[in-house]
Amino acid sequence: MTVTSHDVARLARVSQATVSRALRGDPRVTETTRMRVREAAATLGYVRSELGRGLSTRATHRIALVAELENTLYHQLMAPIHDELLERGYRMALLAEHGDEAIHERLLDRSVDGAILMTTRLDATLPYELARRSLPFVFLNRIGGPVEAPSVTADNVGGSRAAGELLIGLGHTRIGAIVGPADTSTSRDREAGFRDALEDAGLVLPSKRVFRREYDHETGRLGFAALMAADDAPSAIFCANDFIAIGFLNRALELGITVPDDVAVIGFDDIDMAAWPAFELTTVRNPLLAMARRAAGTLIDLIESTGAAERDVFPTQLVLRRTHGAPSESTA
Amino acid sequence: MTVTSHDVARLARVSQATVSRALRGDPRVTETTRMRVREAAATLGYVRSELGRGLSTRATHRIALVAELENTLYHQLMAPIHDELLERGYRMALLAEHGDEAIHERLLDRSVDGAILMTTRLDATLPYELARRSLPFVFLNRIGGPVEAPSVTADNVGGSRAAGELLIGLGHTRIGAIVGPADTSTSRDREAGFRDALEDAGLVLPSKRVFRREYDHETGRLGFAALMAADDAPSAIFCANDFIAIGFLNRALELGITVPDDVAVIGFDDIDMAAWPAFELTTVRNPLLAMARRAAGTLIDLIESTGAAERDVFPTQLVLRRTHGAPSESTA
DNA sequence: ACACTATCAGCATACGTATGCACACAATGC
DNA sequence: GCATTGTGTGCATACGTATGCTGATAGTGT
Repeated sequence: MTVTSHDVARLARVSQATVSRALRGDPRVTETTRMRVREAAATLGYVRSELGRGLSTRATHRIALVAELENTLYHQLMAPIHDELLERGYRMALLAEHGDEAIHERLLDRSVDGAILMTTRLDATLPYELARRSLPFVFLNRIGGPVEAPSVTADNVGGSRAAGELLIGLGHTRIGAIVGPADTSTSRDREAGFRDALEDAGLVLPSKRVFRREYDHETGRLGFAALMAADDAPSAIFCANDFIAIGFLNRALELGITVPDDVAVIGFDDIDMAAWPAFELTTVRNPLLAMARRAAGTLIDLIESTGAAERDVFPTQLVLRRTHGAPSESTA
Repeated sequence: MTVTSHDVARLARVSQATVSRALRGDPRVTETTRMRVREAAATLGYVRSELGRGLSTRATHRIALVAELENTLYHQLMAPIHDELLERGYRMALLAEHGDEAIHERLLDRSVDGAILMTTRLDATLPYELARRSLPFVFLNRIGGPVEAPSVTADNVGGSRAAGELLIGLGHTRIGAIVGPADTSTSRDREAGFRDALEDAGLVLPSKRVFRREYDHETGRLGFAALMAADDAPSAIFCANDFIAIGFLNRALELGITVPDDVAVIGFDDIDMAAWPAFELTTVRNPLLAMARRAAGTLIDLIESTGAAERDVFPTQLVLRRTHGAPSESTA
């Protein structure tokens, strides 16, 4: 049914070994026989089996992308990763994580040469498991615990510190924050950087002005409800990512609260939507696309053992748009 | 280095064949030996090789998802497809299409059991190639040419007809449209349905009131520029998907044009964003998530040869929000 | 006690490709 | 003309799992 290299060999009147070598461009086969083999392969429509090849070479040229697909931030990283992998001769398998569900087996069954972990939690056991079984992997955007592995992240501490300094410089004193899950490195670092900035200015971030949930739109809406009802509601809110910020903006819009006059908002990531006229969100640019390509490249270097485990930190940059702004007189 | 079934066999003092049977739950192996094998496997941390298994059984239990990743609409379909596949014991490979780039080989190298085609163009040759080589596949959302293959789509003609009827019922007579690429079945069908509605009302859709480009945000912005500058600019615009509509809304917002008073807008798909307070987009619901799961299920039925090639059409539904509305007196 | 059946495990091999090794042949040097 | 070197191809086998067939053992009935 399916055409194998044996079929090609028979038609070209050579051995299967020669077919393999000819099609792979081995210099030890003559140009004339190579042509004959190529022709036979074309005639039969031969496509080399990745299964046979993988079994023989012990390499699949496929890497796994592991993410919680519920978090749509990571969707946009698939294209750059896919392209980088393709350029280097690799393909992509997609593995969705759902909380604690075990995906160990699907990574360790030799169906992939390595993995990019995008949504790892700090207490995750998966990275240790992979390290123990020596499956190459890199962390992208988030880091999971103190495992020896390359990582590609943004300067989350510096970025959120800059966000905090911006709000303080504008004169805000009652400042709140809506953050993501505590067991993620991004939340930990972004919160730390933001607190640093406040502390330097002699301010504190009381727990009543912190709302913590997921990195999503809904969290922004819920955070609004939780933080803005108080009499001494914040005059400025730092959102740990842009989805949260946009959820907050949407809720404000719905209630007729004006941004930035009634409350200033600053996000993190600078996703495409942040620049839309409907939002004009002031935010911290997280160079995710470049990071994604880098992570893919680093992983392949690691697989082909030309790379070492290092922490790759990309600089962030404050992007000033509309939603920051000095607090109005009435709320200052 | 890696643990194989032979290693397990040696430790459990049985043959490799028995290990295979024991772990697969073959009733021909005794409960006691099965236990012994299980224990040995656990001790060694054995994980069955998908490569060996695939080569032997001629099935990979992996399906390919083929899409133009530039189109972010399809990103949200990955999670439901992934989950449906997982429930039925399949995994997912992601293959990005870039225009005409040939992905034939990566589908035909026996690394996948089937494919879901999401962004096929009407003139694409890939479906014919797959059919010729008898690789099972299904179309999702879009259809590509008259190939014998199952498809899962929305009732695009009916949905856009309803959109047209809504605008006409509101009294609009100068109506425009911003549509996607002509070589997609969705554009063809949505345009046809919309034209049907106008024709029934004795109206026409002149080419000067149609702007055609991609299914994205930028197209909405460009469409605004192209259609709204005229003296007799449309009082209502049908956008062939929500990204286009939201791009249009953003541009209107930027220019201070009021929706729906100055111009009514209606989209297609009902993506999450459409419901956001910033947009409140009136649109046609395209039950994409349910369709995605269905497509995955249909494909697996086909692979396991319990299914037939049929066209599965999901009903659409008009979702009335804010952006439709009667034309104001001044523009009517 | 014998023949017969049922049950369980092992042997051998297939799946498709890659590759170390051996071998055949031609070309070269003396 | 013989030994030597180099070049191109084939043979055999490995990779890890699944499975048809054979064989061994225990259990049953007469």
